[in-house]
Amino acid sequence: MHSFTEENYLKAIFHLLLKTQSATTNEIAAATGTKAASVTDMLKKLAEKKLINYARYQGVTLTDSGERIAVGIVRKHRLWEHFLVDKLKFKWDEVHEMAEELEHISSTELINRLDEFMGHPQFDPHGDPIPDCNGRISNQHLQSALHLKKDQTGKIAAVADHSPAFLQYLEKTQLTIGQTITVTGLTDYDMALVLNNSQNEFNISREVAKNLLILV
Amino acid sequence: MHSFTEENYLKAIFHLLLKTQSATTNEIAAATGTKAASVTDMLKKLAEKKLINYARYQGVTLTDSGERIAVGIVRKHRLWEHFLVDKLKFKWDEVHEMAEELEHISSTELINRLDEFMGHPQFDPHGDPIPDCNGRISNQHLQSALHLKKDQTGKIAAVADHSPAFLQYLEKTQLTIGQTITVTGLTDYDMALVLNNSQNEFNISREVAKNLLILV
DNA sequence: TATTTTTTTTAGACTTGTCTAAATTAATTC
DNA sequence: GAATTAATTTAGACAAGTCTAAAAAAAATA
Repeated sequence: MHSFTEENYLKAIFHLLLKTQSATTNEIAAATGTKAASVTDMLKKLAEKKLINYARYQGVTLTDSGERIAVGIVRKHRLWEHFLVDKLKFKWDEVHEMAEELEHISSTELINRLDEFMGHPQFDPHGDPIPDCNGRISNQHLQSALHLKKDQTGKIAAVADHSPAFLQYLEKTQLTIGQTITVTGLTDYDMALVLNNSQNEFNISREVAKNLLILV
Repeated sequence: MHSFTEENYLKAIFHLLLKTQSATTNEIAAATGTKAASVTDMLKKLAEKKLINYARYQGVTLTDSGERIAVGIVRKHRLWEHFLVDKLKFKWDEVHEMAEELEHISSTELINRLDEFMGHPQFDPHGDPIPDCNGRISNQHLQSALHLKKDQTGKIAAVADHSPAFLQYLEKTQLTIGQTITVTGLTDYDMALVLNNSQNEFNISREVAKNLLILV
């Protein structure tokens, strides 16, 4: 099939296109932890294989088959993360690295059985949607907590920052997926959000709020 | 840690030493699907890292740390095979290739959790013992069905050939792990073994018998 | 628009693991 | 024990993926 490395590039391009509508050489280098020169080489190779559309100096997009592969990797990543948390009882901040390896296990039959074993979960532990076996991804229209209006209530549905530090912070402050919160105001001093989670009231920084994705 | 490739060499050497008491360049080449020249290169590298004892033209043995790594890979392979069969309902002839990939997932915490999730199984689907988290491997003294005496009874405990063809044959003839069999004689024509499995009587070739491992 | 800065690409080199072909060592046979 | 055969190693090359440094193109700025 495709190499581990090719899969990682396709995945990185997929995520970049989703987040910023563009995928440039430098962005891809940053995302894959390589240098721009290496990226250029790989882009030529992926274009050769018709997995990306590439014209030099122009950035890239995925072809249909490139996107199919990328979504397959994302599906595997998220299903394995779900497995690790739901079945093996890892915490949500512990699973990323393992899933980075597991997502390259090639068998699609394996991943489909795993999906079935877990009852076809819709979302991974960070609230990201799990593509189905045909590559379809459900789209919830979430918004950053930063954009909630005063007295607006919503449910924490996903997080935009997957770093262990952020996830541990959320865990500690009970800002976990499924929790319902209400914005009761802003602090004068630093415009931090004042939240109410039905038990008590507390503040979160604008940076934290930005990375909390809310289903209104 | 160690590369995928290094791990495969160590595993191959481990299995060869177990089976034939020796691991020569050509044997390793055959086991890893490479050429002798490539093996020599890798042996130098593994010796450099003190994972094997190597003197040229002399074959190799594993050092303690080499063996520790090899046993770790075997543990992962067998636990994943157990998972695939026990939890994901794959057949015992379908899991080898997937386990060949899964055995290289690096996290030992993951494999220990998987072990616990499955209730610390002792044997994999082919009857091979699963090393514990300290690398200890239980040793049942099995013997090939070929060496059973007339009227001797035993229980099928493992198989020496893991090929899908062999496993499917056993499945079809109900010669699966746990079955109790009795040797009631030999055919005059080709010395095939006449077996009785408490329900009916049938013959198996000496080749098949050789690969059936029995707990007497 | 001309110049500077940034981004991207090219050129050439390195590493890992592989190969073939040739040379060397060990084992076998006469 | 000498000659042949088999096994192993060396030498040199290649592919994948990476790098640094330099060149080229695009974008930003004056």
